Amino acid sequence: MMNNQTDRQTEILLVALELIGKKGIQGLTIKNISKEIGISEPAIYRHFESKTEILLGVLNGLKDMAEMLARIVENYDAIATEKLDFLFSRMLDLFSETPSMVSVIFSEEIFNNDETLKSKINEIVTLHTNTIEAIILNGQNENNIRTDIDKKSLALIAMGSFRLLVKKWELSNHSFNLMEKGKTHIQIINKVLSK
Amino acid sequence: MMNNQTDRQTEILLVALELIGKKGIQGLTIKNISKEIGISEPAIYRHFESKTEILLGVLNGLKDMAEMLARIVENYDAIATEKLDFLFSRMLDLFSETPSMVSVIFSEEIFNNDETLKSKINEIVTLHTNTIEAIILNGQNENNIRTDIDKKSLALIAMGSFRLLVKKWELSNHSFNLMEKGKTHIQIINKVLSK
DNA sequence: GCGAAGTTAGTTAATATTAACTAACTTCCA
DNA sequence: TGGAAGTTAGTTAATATTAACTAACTTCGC
Repeated sequence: MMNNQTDRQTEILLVALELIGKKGIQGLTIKNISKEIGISEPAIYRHFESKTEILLGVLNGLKDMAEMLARIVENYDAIATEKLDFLFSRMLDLFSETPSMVSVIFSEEIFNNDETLKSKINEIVTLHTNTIEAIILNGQNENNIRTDIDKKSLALIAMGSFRLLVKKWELSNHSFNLMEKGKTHIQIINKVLSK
Repeated sequence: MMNNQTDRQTEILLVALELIGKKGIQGLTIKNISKEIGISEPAIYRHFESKTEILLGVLNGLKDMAEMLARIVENYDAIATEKLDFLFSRMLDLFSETPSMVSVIFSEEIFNNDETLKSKINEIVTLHTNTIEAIILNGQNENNIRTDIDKKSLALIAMGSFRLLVKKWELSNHSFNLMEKGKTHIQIINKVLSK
């Protein structure tokens, strides 16, 4: 869970994330990483055993982030809709700061060919799902969230619509202001979920 | 638009779709296609000029399908919610019949590295979006669909939640009955959109 | 007997990884 | 405290494998 990385390792993971974001998974090669950093290809292997290890490092970073976010939201004293607002807003911040993150976190099938990576991605998705479902359940118990639809379906609506918005932003080459449209959409999610 | 393919071409495109579904875009190689069909690698080139041409063929097939579906829904005399039900149900049929289709149609970033393919994928997404938005607008005008939320946001909710459900099915290695959960979710979408 | 569809045997380029070696440090003890 | 020993992070060169694609030849059905 803790960050036991050397500076160079962190640099490599950051560059890897960026490369995936820019050129897709096929653009992530040891050559591209080393070129970007300015060292030779074999030098990468002084810091990671294999390419898979690098990808795993990237995913673990995203998982840590998801866990941290979940913990913050948990201890955030507010009603359900405010918590959801907070959660999605923080994600908007992350995506705006580091657009390449979207390609990795919302493009699970990239890792279809490696079972280890696929299950790591699954962990992250499950983590996000659980966080949102917990908030919704709480809201339902406290009478802020509608109860005529079960928490799983409501979570699907919240997460799914948010994801699609972000994905459209990515597909359109960031042609609109994600922050702005995102904030608006969060309000709509809250409207739909509210009692 | 029309289907000018030879049997062999159709076979190659089908196998390509399946391979992407099973092993991801990195599993789609000329070697794998030829092995699956039972002919040699160069034989593939008797039917398609290049690998990109094959991918383009796959995407064009999906686009034709989307267009056909849109046209059927358009001429289907029913109220908005029934139309949405019909549209999503047909997609569930398609995904259940050909699970590999999901990986291609809902995994746009796979084609990030080729501009031609990327814009083709964009056409398909836009097509689906337009179809759904048109239905919703109609429903709003005919007072079946809620008007306190704009059609674009409602379409995002319908499409986004549906996509996430299907994606979770894929990520979980088809561990649940998509048809069943899908039908249930369509009802929920209709409940949320209805007036 | 001609042309479409197939074959075998290659090519070229890319990719991940390894081998062998080095320069610049830190550690540690006689 | 000075120098041997070890470590860290890098280098260049090579390797094995895989990819897409090609050339030249064969087969087979109309």
